[in-house]
Amino acid sequence: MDVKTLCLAVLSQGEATGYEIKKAFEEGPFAHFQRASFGSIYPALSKLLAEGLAEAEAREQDGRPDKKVYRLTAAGRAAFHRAIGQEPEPDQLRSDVLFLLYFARELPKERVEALIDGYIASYRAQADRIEGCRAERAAAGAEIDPGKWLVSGFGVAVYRAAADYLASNRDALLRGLERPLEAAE
Amino acid sequence: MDVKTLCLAVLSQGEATGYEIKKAFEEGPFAHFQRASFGSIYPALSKLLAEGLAEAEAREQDGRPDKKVYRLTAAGRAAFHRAIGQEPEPDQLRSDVLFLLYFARELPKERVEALIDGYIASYRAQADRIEGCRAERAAAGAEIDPGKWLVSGFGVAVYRAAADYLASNRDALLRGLERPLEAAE
DNA sequence: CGCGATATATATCTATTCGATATAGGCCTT
DNA sequence: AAGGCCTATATCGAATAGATATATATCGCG
Repeated sequence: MDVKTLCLAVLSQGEATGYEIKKAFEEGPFAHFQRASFGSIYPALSKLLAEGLAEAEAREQDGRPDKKVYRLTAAGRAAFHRAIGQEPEPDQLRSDVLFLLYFARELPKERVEALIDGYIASYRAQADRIEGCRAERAAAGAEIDPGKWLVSGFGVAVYRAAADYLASNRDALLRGLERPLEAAE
Repeated sequence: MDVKTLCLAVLSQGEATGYEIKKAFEEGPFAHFQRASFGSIYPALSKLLAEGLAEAEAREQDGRPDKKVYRLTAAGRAAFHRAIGQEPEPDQLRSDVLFLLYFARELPKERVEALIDGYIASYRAQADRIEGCRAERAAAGAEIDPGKWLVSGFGVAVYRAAADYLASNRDALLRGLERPLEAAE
């Protein structure tokens, strides 16, 4: 999914500024499975304007420079529906922490300990964040969209599983590092 | 982690050609948490040569063009140890399938069904693949590196959790899609 | 026995994308 | 009142992905 499609998707949920689109990938509903940076969002929005898939309205603000609010056109909504007809590419995870832990033997034990403990905490925090959004949504009594519900639940389930696995294997890892060159029996 | 560091890491495990480095990210031990393409691996290897961190040896093959086998120098090993001293960046997952499932309501029910079933199957296949490598390693009776063991176990645990979550929420999703515009009560 | 598909192997090119940076006013905390 | 953070837009250079070109070998299938 290229950034143009990602912008179409965010705008399909309602009008937004470039900054707000960025936030949707940082702490919003897309945070745990897609990302995009300013350097790709702004060019993508320009292209959407040029192709007539979106329109922008400069909204005045007191003191601050104008906000530029983007909104999909009818052609934009059609383009979005074409885009979600495409075949998905395989998932990809990139984890520097797992990369470092893979080389745990080459690192000081205290660092390995700090890495794994921080990693567990960050997964727990992510799971809590998403669970908070879900509780809020459920409490509001609003209609629950089954797709969005499944996807946010996936985030919670996977992050919890990751944290639990790490928590229950942490000590074995650290113990394993204590006997540096012993052969397995 | 940039591709140069990734190449240093693979080469720290033994000499390899560019092609073999690519495979380490496709089906090798790094497959489930890092990736790199030819377009970044070959320029990275050239830079490593230029900086004296690696050396290459052209090995003749009958019929085929020469293989170019890369190997770390002492400086390369030192650079690798400096690199794994860096602070890791936060994990990032990119999943087109979750993106599509988020918009399940905008898709035909048969497609949602095919997407989720294929997704479950691919996670199960990944988990089986890694578990196979682990069983092989354990059966060989060789010394078990605790870092590598933890990281591969993480892959199995998380992939299984993902597949299980999807399998147990699949039917609820499809049922939810059947009553298109009913309000929750 | 040949056909196509797959695997080995290196390398480059273009378009995309990231991450850092520039700019600037307002708000909050110390 | 000073410094840091938040909102907000935008651009630039470097890194990267993905497609493509080239060449050969092997393997299964009819």
